[in-house]
This record gives sequence, structure tokens and C-alpha cells, in this order.
Amino acid sequence: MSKEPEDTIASRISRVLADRIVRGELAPGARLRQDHIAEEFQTSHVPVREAFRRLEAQGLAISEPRRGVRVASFDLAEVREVAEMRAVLEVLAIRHAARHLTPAILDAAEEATREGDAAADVHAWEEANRRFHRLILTPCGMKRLLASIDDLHAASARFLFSAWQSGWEKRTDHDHRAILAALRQGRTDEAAAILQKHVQWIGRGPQPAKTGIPRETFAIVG
Amino acid sequence: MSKEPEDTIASRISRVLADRIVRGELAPGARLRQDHIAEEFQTSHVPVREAFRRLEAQGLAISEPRRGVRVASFDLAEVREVAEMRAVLEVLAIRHAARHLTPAILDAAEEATREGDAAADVHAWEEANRRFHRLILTPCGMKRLLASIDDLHAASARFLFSAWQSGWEKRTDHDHRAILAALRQGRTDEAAAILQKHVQWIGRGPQPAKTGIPRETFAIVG
DNA sequence: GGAAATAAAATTATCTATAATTTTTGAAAC
DNA sequence: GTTTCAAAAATTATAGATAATTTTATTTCC
Repeated sequence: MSKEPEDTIASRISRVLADRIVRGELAPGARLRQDHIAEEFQTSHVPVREAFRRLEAQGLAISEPRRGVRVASFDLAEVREVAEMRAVLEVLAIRHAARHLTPAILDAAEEATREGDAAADVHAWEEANRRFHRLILTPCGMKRLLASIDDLHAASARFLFSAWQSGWEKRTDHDHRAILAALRQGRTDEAAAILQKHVQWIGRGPQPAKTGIPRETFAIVG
Repeated sequence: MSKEPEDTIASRISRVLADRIVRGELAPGARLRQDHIAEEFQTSHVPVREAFRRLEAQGLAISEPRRGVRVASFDLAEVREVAEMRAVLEVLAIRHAARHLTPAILDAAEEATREGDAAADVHAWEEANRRFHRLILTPCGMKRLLASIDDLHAASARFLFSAWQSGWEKRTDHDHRAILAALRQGRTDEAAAILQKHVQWIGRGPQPAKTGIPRETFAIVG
């Protein structure tokens, strides 16, 4: 019971590195040197290389043979691409999840929304937001679809964190509440439509200036 | 020019293994033993392990810590899941690709369709079919989206090959022609609608009996 | 002073070796 | 004949070592 399975070192390394990349602690283009990372994790570089393959598949790192691995960079076009992929895939997921949603799940999702609204910083908001999406989508039971969505969420979060390096301001998530209301009434199509717009909007509106504090929030979150 | 970059051994191994899994030469559930594969490719098992991580990410293999890697198995539910994911993602791609399509590309796609119709076996058909889809979708220029679609195509092909182990019969692909006609006339919505149905249908109809020769073709191809 | 060439250092990709774990084999008990 | 257990074999995961390549630093030449 208390014995953790403690999966492979490679998976632990890939999780930690993915988190750092998403949070922006590792900047786009930064080189990932296998020996240094191996030293940090007190291992040889073999599991580090395996972790790299995982990051590559997730689109978080780019590897060039013999030239090493670096943190993937991303531009606005890719942010939009990710948003559109998320939109269509999350709609697909919600359509299948709808019939399996229980009041308990919807209550938990509402709680996640409240936590998001009350979040003091962007990381807390992101966690709550992701929880909301996961709660209402997981019941679709489509593992491959959910895994893809998870990877896209990570990519979205990268953008979110890079845009909101400081100065998070609280906001009320009307989309989430509208989605929940529609789901509670069994209006799946309506919920799907709101969800689609909600996600698709990411990266569409005016971007915050790099120097100043971001003003327009609706274009970044989702 | 003649000098090939000859990328890493790991990527070569993952390509070959992926191909074998898709073609059904490696059965679902079959164990992939790193030492044996290493011996076959005249390498150590280190690059083999890296290849495993790639296959895992593509959904072609499943790895359990300390228990090894085996070929992923798939059931009808997963075939449908893949089909639905392909449907929404290919529609997204075609919507973005449409404006960049040239008559030359459409001609090449028509040629691919003809080759598919004339294909003598299921492998030739699959290759032509994939070429068709790639031709009309690639111009969207969304790398991440195209990579996802490619992985889903591989999963679809697995199902196709497992269903049509023998007894391929020629057929005329009306969907492909209708899609091309719509694209030629600039009717993107119509093309997208046909494409969606075309792909979504996979795994829906009656399945061929394992013992006999498959009769219903419309439900398997796409 | 700056470009080109060269030497030194760092880094990647791979191999061989080893410890830990799982699977298989085979005998003993029922 | 089947189940249980233990020893043997096979296999995984990781470490440590090495050759090849790339990057960085240094020197030379213009």
C-alpha cells in the first residue's frame, strides 16, 4: 500500500523536464545536455536519452542527430494550431463523455471552476483549469484521445505561462459555467459549441506586450 | 547529394518495428525483447530502448516497467476512436489546406486515387490511399497536426491489414473522387463533409468473419 | 581589428558490463 | 494430474567506458 511502484527513472526525468519546459524555466531553444541532466538526477545518461524521446514525441523538445536536444520553440502560428486541435478533439471527447457525466462529476468541475476564479497566480489557475477540462472529458473513456488532449494542454500551458510571467488578475470563467449549465440540462450540442469557441479562442486576440502587463485576458486562457 | 544523413540507429529501428507492427508481422501482445532486436540490428540494446519509447508514444507498443515492451493490442472500440480522431483532425487540416491546393496537387491526388483503385493487394491500396490523404492535407502547413494524423493513419492501417489478410478485391473510391471534385470547385465545406464521413466510417459496418473472405468493404477502408 | 584555420574541450551516440527483476523450468508435495 | 515452491535462465534497467562528432577557444594570417 505504502510501497510506491516508482516507475522508471526515464519517465520521472521526462515528467520533471516537461514541467520545467511548460513553466518556462527552460527557455525555448535552450540546449538539454544529457550528461548535465544525468548528473542532476544522479543517473547515467541512458535514461536521460529515453526521456528525451518522450519529450520529442510530446512536441516539447526537438532533437537533431549528433547535434543534441533543445527545448522546442513556438510561435503564434503553433499556438493557434494547438488551440484548433484542442478545440476539435475536446468537442469529440465531450460528445462521448456527456452520457457518462454524473452530478458528482459536474459538481467537482464546478468546484474546479471556482478554484480557478479564486486562483492567486497563473499556475494555480492553470491547474484548476486543466482539472475542469479533465473532469468533464475523462468519462469519454477514450484513452488515446485523452492522451492527445493532455499533450495539447501542456503546449497551451506553455504559451499561457510565457504570456503571463507576472501580474495575474482574477477573473470569472463564464464559459466554464455555461458549459456546466448546458451539460446539467443534457444540452450536449450547446456545451460542445461553447467548449469549441472557448478553446479555439486561444492565441486569437491581441497579444500582451512583452514589456508591459497583459491586458486582454480572453485571448490567452482556455 | 548522394550522401544520406543516415539518422540515428534508434530512429531506424523504430521505423522498421513500426512498419512490422502495422503490417501485422508482429502480432498484438507479442513481446519485444530488446536484446533480440539489438542482435538483429547489430547494435546494443541502448538504441533499441530509445526506439521503444517512440513506439510507445505512437501508441504502437506498450511498456510496463521491468516487465518489458509488447505490441499494443487494439479492439473495435479503439479502431473507432482512431477513426473519429482522424475524422475531426483531417477535416481541420483540409479546411486550412484548401486555399493552398494547386491543380498540380489535385492531379497528383487523382493519380493516387487511380492507383488505389488499381491496387492488386491491400498494401498497395493502403500506400496509395495514404498518399491521397497526405497530398491534400500537407498544404495546411501545420506540422503538429500532420504528425498526429500520420500516427492515426498508422493505427488505421493496422486494422485494415489485420482485417484483409488475404483476398483483396479492387474497388472504385467514389469518396476520393467526390472530395477532389468539391475541392476543384472551391467547395471546401462539401469536401470536408465528405472527408469526415469517409474517414469516420472505418470500423462501423459489419466486420469480416475471421475465417471467411471479407465481404463488406466500405466499413474498413478510408 | 576581423576572418580563417587549427587545436582543445565538450558533447553525442553507442557499446560492454553489471545489478535487479521477472519469467521459465523442473522437481517435490498433494 | 495438478498445484506449489525453488532454482536456473532470461530479461530489463542502469552504470561506466569509448569512439566519433560538434562546439568552443585560440592562434595565425590578412
